[in-house]
Amino acid sequence: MTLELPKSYEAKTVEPEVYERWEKGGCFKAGAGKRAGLPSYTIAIPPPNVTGVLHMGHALNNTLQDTLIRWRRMQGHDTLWQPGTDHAGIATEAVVAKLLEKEGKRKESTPRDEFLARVWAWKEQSGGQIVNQLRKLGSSCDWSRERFTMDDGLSRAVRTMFVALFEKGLIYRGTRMVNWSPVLKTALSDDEVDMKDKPGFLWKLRYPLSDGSGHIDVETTRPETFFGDTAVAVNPADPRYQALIGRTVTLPIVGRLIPIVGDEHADPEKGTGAVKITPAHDPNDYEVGKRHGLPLVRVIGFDGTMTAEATGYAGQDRFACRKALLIAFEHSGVLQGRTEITHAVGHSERSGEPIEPMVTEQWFVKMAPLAERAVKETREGRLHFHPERWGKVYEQWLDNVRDWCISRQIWWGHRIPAWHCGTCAQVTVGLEDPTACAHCGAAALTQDPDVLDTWFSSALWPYSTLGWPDRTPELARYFPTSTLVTDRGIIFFWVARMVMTSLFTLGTRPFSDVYIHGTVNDENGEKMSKAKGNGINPIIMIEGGTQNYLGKDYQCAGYGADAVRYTLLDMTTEGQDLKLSPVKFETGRNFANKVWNAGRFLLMNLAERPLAGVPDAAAIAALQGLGLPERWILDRLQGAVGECTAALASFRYNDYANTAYRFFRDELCDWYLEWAKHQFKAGGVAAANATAVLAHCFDGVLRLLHPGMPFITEHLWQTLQTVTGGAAWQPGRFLMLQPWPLPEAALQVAGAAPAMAELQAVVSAIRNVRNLVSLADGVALGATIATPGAARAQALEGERAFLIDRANLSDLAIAVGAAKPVGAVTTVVGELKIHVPLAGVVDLAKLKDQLAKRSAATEKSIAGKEGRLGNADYIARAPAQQVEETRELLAKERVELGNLRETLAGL
RNA sequence: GGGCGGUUAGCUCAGUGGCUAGAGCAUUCGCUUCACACGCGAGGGGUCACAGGUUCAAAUCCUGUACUGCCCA
Repeated sequence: MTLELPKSYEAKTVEPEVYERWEKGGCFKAGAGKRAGLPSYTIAIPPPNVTGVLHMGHALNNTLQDTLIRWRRMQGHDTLWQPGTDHAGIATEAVVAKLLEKEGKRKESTPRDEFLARVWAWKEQSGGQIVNQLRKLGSSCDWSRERFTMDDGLSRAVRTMFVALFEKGLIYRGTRMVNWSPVLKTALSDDEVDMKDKPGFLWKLRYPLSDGSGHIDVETTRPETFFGDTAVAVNPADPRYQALIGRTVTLPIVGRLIPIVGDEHADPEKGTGAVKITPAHDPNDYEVGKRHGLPLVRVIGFDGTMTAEATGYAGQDRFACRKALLIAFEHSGVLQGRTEITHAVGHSERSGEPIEPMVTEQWFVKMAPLAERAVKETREGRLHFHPERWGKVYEQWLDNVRDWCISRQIWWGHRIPAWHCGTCAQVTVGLEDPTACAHCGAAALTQDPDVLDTWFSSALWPYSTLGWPDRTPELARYFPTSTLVTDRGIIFFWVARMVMTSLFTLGTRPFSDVYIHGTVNDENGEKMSKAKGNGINPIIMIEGGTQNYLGKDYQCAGYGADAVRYTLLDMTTEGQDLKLSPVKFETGRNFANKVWNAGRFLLMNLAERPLAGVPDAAAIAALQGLGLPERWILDRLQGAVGECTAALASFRYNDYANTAYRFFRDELCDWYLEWAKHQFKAGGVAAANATAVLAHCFDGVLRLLHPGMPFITEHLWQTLQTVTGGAAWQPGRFLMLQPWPLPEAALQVAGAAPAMAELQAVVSAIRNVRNLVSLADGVALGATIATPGAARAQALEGERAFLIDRANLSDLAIAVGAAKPVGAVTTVVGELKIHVPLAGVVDLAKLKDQLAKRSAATEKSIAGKEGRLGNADYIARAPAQQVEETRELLAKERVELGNLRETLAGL
């Protein structure tokens, strides 16, 4: 057959076609390609926001998952990569509210049902986008099992969990101080609050004692809350203020009398040592208030504006009020000064504004009993974090966890399955909507208006997606899942909560390993974000387009998914953040192109020297008359197989990528493939053997590369099969379902690597001489190799053809201690001297330079070894093998140094 | 304030006690050689942040310092 393969790999035409064939071929289905006797291997995808778009963090996260799942699938495990999306309550609701605003409508004046219909419509419209983008990345998820957190089944799981926790007393409703977002107008959990260090002022305010006998100065960062002050606190141990405890001050403007209380919360070291107490707007003050029975006076409303309690300032924004109030205080003498400080201020993670601590009635999950079990999973070795240190972070959070506020004052999400009775005010919670109050039987029930935190449904993801609360066959087969791949940002939000709920409902961990990958940053090390304009769109990198990055337009022709994936894998080292820029993807593209061209070379040659199928290990082992290069490359393949497997098993993605790369490029392409060209020309058995070995090695490296670069490897493998397969080839077979290779003992050759290394060094040394004297590669040279003994001479003699071909020699002499021909220059390879006759006088300064440097380095190395061997402690304490190796190396280095010195003297 | 990282070639990073410390990119020189210029061949380039310590042996382990990043409070 004739092959027309373009000179450059065209990912754009190959990738969509290959993906379609996989999907049609059922390759992504749970259990595809499984072979008997191996446990299942499951990954539950971290569900992206259903209305979101793929960013580089997703690309990394899913590349790592796909690499693992493809590898395990090839190994023959019963694999499932469970995909799906998340409803992302607050984020999605905010987007739709904005859409409404553009139409001149307000969410507040839209009926709940109508608003929810809009959200569903928006979800339908944009919901498929991110899932399709995951496909473009090559993700081998079982799309037939795709789930959404608000599906009926998953909603039932949420409700079942809520009821179960409620019935065990682990969910309760209560009035507590929570983090309130005035922009989103909902409560948030502690984890949704970012503490940011902000510059600010400590304002000193003077409150007069009510009896006119003096005053007390308090310091505060939030003067506007003074309307809500219901006490001034001083430390009971502070001698300055002891006499004042129990007396009252008169709040300026308001005129309210408030007590001075003694409380440990007041720190004598800080400021004046006296603090104003606003129990309704500060978590610490709230506790002080509880201890002293102080009233709550709410002066800031849910929208962040001042309430009627703020005499004269009602309706003003809290920060505008602060400004105005400070001016007024200055005029009236209340303000006594200010100190510049930096303080941590809680900000809403979603909307960015400072959080307003607010006392409200909310639903909570009681965390302590759940956390206690979750922490045992790591401490007792059933749950492993990679890198390990994240396990400590997980444990520390669980050890100090506070109750989780799960109610949100929004509409998009799972509505809390609790009904309030209009008659007895009790709460009825149930799996089915109640028709009567469980406490008094009255029918006047109103469902709680709030919805659950999105993370509540995410916490059930690894098993709700498998059918829980039903005991489905999938749950039995694929749960607990195997590996969770995510980033450190959601260890608390998500990972810990999945472990807690899974232990609670199913009595087992939800996964055994958690791989925490780095964060994708821009080239300056800053986290990618829309606001900074430093994001890189993975789809543009894959398909091409214009990428605006750090203020510049970057024209990208499209690197292809394999290139993006390979680059990310290459950069993924344990716990290390990635510094990325668009050009980095050239690494992957160049490599893919190299793979393509090696395949092209092989396929072109197969047209002339057909094979009946790609030979397997047994067929290769049966070949007669293999030379050193053949035995060497086959041995190296076994090494690469072992190392790639070990690397993937321990999540060393860059080691996996690099091992495959080095084998393919530095060994297969640079040395064996080039030698194969010579063998092809030689014809006969040599050519037949070279064809078989090359085809076998290429097939092997395609398998090794497949989990990382699935598209190009699948395409080339299929082409290779089609070309060689003849009648035996059955279309419909896929590389992605082929067995992952195992190291073959029959193809391992103990001495091949060092023998080959010497040949390579000789070839490189001759090429170096050629370069030093500025001769073109095409100019053939003569060479004489002087060896230290007959055995070496004989061994090299056996590889004469290889040396002549690879070093481009016109003639080659090999002899023990061969003399330097007249007009030759000499270079040194370990114990060998290589004389290269050169016509005419050439400038040998560079060679002299190189040899001198090597001579110095070798001297240094020898001195080090002599020092070691001269040390009795070294001989006594170092392992015998270590000492022996040092002796052997020293002997070799001494010969080398002698050679170098002799050569230098002759120059 | 507490915790956890990082500091190795111009840049981005490997390298968790033992060959003369490696790779990619960049750079220098040569090459349009019949797979590939998204390439090939050959080079140059390092006080492994700093100071102590442990050890026969330290980039690697320990202590401290400096700078830097992230998380928690």
